[in-house]
Amino acid sequence: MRLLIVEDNAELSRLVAAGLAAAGYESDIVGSAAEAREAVSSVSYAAMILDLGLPDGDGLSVLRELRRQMEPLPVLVLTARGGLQDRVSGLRSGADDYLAKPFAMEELVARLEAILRRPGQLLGRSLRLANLVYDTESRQIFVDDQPRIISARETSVLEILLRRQGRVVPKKNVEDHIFGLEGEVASNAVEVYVSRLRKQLAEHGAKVVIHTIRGVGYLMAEEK
Amino acid sequence: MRLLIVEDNAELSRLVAAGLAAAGYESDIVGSAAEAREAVSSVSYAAMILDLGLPDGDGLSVLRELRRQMEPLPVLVLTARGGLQDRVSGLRSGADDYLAKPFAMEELVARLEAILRRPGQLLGRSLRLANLVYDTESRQIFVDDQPRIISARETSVLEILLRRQGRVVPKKNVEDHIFGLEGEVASNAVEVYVSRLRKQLAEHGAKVVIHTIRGVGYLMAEEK
DNA sequence: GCTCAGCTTACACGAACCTGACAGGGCGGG
DNA sequence: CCCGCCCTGTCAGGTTCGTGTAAGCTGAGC
Repeated sequence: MRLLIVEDNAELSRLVAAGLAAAGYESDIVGSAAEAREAVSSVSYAAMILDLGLPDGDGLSVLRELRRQMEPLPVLVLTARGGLQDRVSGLRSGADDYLAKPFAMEELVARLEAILRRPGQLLGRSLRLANLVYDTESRQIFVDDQPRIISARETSVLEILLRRQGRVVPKKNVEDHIFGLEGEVASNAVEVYVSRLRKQLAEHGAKVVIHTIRGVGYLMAEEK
Repeated sequence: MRLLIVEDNAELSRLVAAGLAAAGYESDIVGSAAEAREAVSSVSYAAMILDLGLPDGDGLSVLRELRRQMEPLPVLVLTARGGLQDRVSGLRSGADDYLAKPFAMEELVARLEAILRRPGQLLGRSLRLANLVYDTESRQIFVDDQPRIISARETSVLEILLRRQGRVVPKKNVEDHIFGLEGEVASNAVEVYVSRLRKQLAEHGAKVVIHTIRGVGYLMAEEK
């Protein structure tokens, strides 16, 4: 299985490649966004490990281009610090997972294998679960291919739950995703939007459920 | 996953505990070297965060004792004085990493997770037994790759039994792992949670069994 | 068959959560 | 420019569910 490492720090990229080799993966290394674009277009990689701090431009733009082209390549993003802003914009742009430096090789391999294992769920420009489809670009939702309209906030909640379908999303993450950095809210807003979203999804006949994990957060899954 | 914070400044320790809670770790707080010794000997912690400036003696001596007993507990040392001398003596005494005040919560968490992941069987990100998988980071369980929801307490029991699968876990250890130092429980709580956990696992189709070893504790193994 | 550890069910309490209602505000249509 | 509609965030009341305790039952071991 061949991977692409996009990282301008030569030492780090060699280290990562060595670690991946030990885990049984071959990998190619490029050091800039331009090379990354070229590599991706000419070789079929199993996944990409993408550093956001590139010399010749934003790694995120590489990612966005991929997604715009409906390229389902799994992408694991590396970033210098796990800031909320980076996380949010990274996930918005279509990253499958995130890893903040410094990290342990074991974790990189673990996360990489996690995204390799789940084929295409979180990827691409449209997310899907049962008969529910969400187009990340137009922020539209469809049930049985019929367009349905829900409000902006509800869409935000749906998006983050859908991106991590089958996994628990802590309530705090939902809150961050909805409100970004615009000052914290002082109420049960998340609960309210989850409630409204559930109602909407039910009315529209979406065959999905949002489970509550008490004291933790929510989990979205296919119904029954 | 349960951590021990050894720190005499109450405000700081609360802050750290809150930050760790946000990152998904439970923690107990003690304020002196004596309490630290006691806590470590009675509870099985995943790691210790140790302040060197303690009222009743040097934190380093606690660390040295641990290491003399070949205790593999990962230790992250905090100190006000970021001098080289401290750093050296700290690492010499067996600290796994070192953080000078003032520090950012993000960095503490990152370093903590780095040392948690280092070696050893206890530290993997996901534990597996038969068709049962437990993700230590999100505290989620999966049966046949399907997410299953169980309560926080049941998860705690599952975690310690899974970490020591195939070995007998004394009931006292389970109790300590669930309740930490938050005042002992005066009932058969452990039995109740084991019972509930067994029921849940059966309902969810997990092919594992929890054997009872009378007068000692429990043992988790693959079914049949 | 007796004893005691462990199992299971029941219950009470409180925290976490849900949801209907409402007021403020933005935006588009008239 | 004004009106009305819907989105938004907050609150309050009601509800659910996890938790810890207790009590009665089961079964292992002597």
